[in-house]
Amino acid sequence: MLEKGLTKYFTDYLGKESSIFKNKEALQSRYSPQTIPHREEEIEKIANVLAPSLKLEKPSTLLVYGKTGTGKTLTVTHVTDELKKMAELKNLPLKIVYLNCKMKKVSDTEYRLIAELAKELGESVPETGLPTKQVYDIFIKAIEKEKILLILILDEIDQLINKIGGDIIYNLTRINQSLNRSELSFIGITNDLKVKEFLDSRNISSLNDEGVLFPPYDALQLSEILEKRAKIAFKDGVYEQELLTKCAAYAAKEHGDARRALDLLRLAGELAERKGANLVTTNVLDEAFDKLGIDFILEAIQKQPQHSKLVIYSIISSLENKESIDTGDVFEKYTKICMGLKQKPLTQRRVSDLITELDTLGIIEARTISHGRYGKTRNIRSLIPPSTTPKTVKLLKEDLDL
DNA sequence: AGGTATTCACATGAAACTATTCTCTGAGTTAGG
DNA sequence: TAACTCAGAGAATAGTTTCATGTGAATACCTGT
Repeated sequence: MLEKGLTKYFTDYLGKESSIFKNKEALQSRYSPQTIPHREEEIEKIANVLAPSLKLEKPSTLLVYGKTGTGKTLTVTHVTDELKKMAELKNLPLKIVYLNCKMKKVSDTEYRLIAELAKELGESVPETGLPTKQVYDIFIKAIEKEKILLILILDEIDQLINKIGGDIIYNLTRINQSLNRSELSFIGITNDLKVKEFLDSRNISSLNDEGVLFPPYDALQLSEILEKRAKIAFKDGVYEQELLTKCAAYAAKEHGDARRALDLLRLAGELAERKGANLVTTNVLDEAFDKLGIDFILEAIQKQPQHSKLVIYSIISSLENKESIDTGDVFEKYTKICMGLKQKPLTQRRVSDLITELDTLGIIEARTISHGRYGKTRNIRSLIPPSTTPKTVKLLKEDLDL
């Protein structure tokens, strides 16, 4: 495109008013609505646990768990925001720190987590060079600077435990023992239900104080949520009730994930907008649904390390004229490809594990079957939709220099 | 015919190895008093 | 002089290999009828 044309294009783009959206923000997952439907009970429970903090009594440790997109983070931040407001009003020394453990800079090591926490409290800690113990000291000093009640919200705490181990939780709860005037309490948010069992078995007295479970939304609840958001996000009359119902049904099928439902709706809106339509139809929604699924798989593939990609490529290319293949064939093909690339192939043992991983990710399906006399193996099928396969192949080829 | 043993082609587990990343320590640097 | 930064060494960790053992059922082989 010529420079001039491009300028014109951008100007046009800016000048053009959206035909569909009134306030797209409302469909973003970070958007925080005024009310959270169908979470009244959970809100109450959390509020109950946290309320003592307004009298400057240390609230119990709280674990919030439930699948993705069930509104955990939203609900917790909603309650704590209110708490903050109230504390400010009454001039209470209550401090609430929210930290998402998925962030790379936090989740890697204990050092980084504590350093980040200290930073949140206004201390600066060097990236490296200090013993972990000392970072703890800095953190503790920061809390002790004045008498405060600190509530830590650790989102996606399972990531932290996976990387660092459960001891970190234990250490955090024990910080209180080295505090004189201030107090620390924390809220853990996780979508991995195993975490609860793990913590219960490990730190029996430290974290099982209180737990709040967020059940998945059902289709009816989802459609109500969507309706509220859609009213804010879309212009009047660009969608029909049926669209929301269908969207909710889609998402409900996938374990009631509200985030997915909102994504889906937003994407449908964007697609309609791009087409210049002034109505979001259920056809567009179907299209959005496909695209979302594809994006999900492509993204997962792209995140894989090189040899996993090679294995995926081996599988896809072996499947060109077959419905399914066995581990042995995949390994053979994979070895050939590695040879072609002058790369040292991984052992069969490792490839077998990679296949297991890809299966868990939902990129392929690997079922163990026995051919009797002719051995036991795993039967592998691709879960990448046929329509996307060429795109995936292209992507992998570019990525792997094939 | 019916029962038992064998066999294949991997799966699955555990231990050992390795390359990378973290942590720690002491020494050097800087800024403020 | 306190506070901070940095480099090098040792420790921890993730990713892999090596070695060992396990597995389900079609087939081969045996047994007694």
